[in-house]
Amino acid sequence: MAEKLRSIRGIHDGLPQQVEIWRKIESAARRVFARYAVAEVRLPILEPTELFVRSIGEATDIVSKEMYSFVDQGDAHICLRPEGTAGAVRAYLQAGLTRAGTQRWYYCGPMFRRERPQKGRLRQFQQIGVEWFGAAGPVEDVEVLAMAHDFLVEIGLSELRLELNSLGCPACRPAYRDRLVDYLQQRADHLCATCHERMDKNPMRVLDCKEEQCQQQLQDAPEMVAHLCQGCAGHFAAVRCGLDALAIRYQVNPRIVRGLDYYNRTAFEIVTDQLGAQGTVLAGGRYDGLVQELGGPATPAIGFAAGLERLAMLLDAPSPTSPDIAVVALGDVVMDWSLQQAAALRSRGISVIHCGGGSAKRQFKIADRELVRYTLIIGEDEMAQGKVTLRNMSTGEQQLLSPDEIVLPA
RNA sequence: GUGGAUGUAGCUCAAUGGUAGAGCCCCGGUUUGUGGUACCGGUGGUUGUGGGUUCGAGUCCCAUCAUCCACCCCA
Repeated sequence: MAEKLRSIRGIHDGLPQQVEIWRKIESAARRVFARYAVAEVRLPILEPTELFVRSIGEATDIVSKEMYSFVDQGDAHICLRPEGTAGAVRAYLQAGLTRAGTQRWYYCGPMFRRERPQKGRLRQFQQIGVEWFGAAGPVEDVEVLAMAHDFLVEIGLSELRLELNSLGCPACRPAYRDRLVDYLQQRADHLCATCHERMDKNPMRVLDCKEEQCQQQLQDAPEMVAHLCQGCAGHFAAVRCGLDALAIRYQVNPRIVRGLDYYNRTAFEIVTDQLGAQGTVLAGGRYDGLVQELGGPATPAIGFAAGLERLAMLLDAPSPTSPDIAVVALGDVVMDWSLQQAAALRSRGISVIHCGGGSAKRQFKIADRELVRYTLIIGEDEMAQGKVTLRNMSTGEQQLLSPDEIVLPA
């Protein structure tokens, strides 16, 4: 290799130890989601660029500077999906499911954003996402939140913080937004440069600013939860009521702002302080307008996405898996027969490695390094009798057996 | 996109501007029928890359790439 070949910046390999953790998280998700009658969908990784421009919003960072988009050989404008919701809505409409009743979906797969990598942030990362279509009431919000909560408990993360907010709706948000902008403009002199940008692009983001000086100015800034219309206020109250009924702990955080344009009413994040600046491990909310925005009938919907890599960082590495048996073949004449013994054991569901022959010492070293529980020693003596020696690697105990007598304790 | 830190063997790290090293790992040996311990030996490097300064650069300077962390933004 003249030049060292590396994976693309911010795009990492999933090596066995890492994948082991991912699989644990995914299987927990599958178990829990099944209990809520949620079905898996597998959606394209490539989508028309237009889909995200129309759904996420052209002005958002994701669309304006973080998408991997390109023109293919047929002059089509396509991109690697930066998130999962838009594609799910597209699929829902394309399949003609708008009159098929509530659809409860989940998916699991890679997303792509061309950001500067840091802790908990990659250019290719995986999300486990959930989308419920045709779910209008606060009860569904509660159930989605309960499911997210159950999922995290299932993987052993019960101490995470659920933060809840309401973003209002087209009836009440514009008026609130004007009120907020007024407030901010009065104090514009004391706000940081990025907050000035946020005032134009997304004023609610100012509430989130990390600058202490800005936060001081925001002490009594108007909050959406205090300016909800009657419908939104009732919805929000019912969501809180349902969470209380299920004894799911949460705190209202009026400063939660969803990044993507399509959210309304319920918005939530599940956060940890163990992950540095990227503490959000799962986030979502209601997006009642999106289906219509993409050309379908008015369809209420709610969903969330969890970052697989971020969740994995909170879990302990699993102990390495090891084979049950290592086959040690002593002498070339026994090689074929030893291969047959290994094959026979595997056909019984036992995991076996073959140490490949050579000196006994070499083969036992291999067996030792693989952390096997037993070695199966096959030499000319054994083969002549049609038997094998089974050695317990932790006790050193050995016994001569015929191959089909081998029974491993569970 | 902006800022900071860091790049030397597979890994963890040494080396005042003067011959690139150690430990661990790996491979082999100490009875080609017995592992974890011990001893012996061995493989392995264009010092991230490209320039510059110098008699001489791992070391100083510039650029570039990558990793990590933070901003921005977000899962």
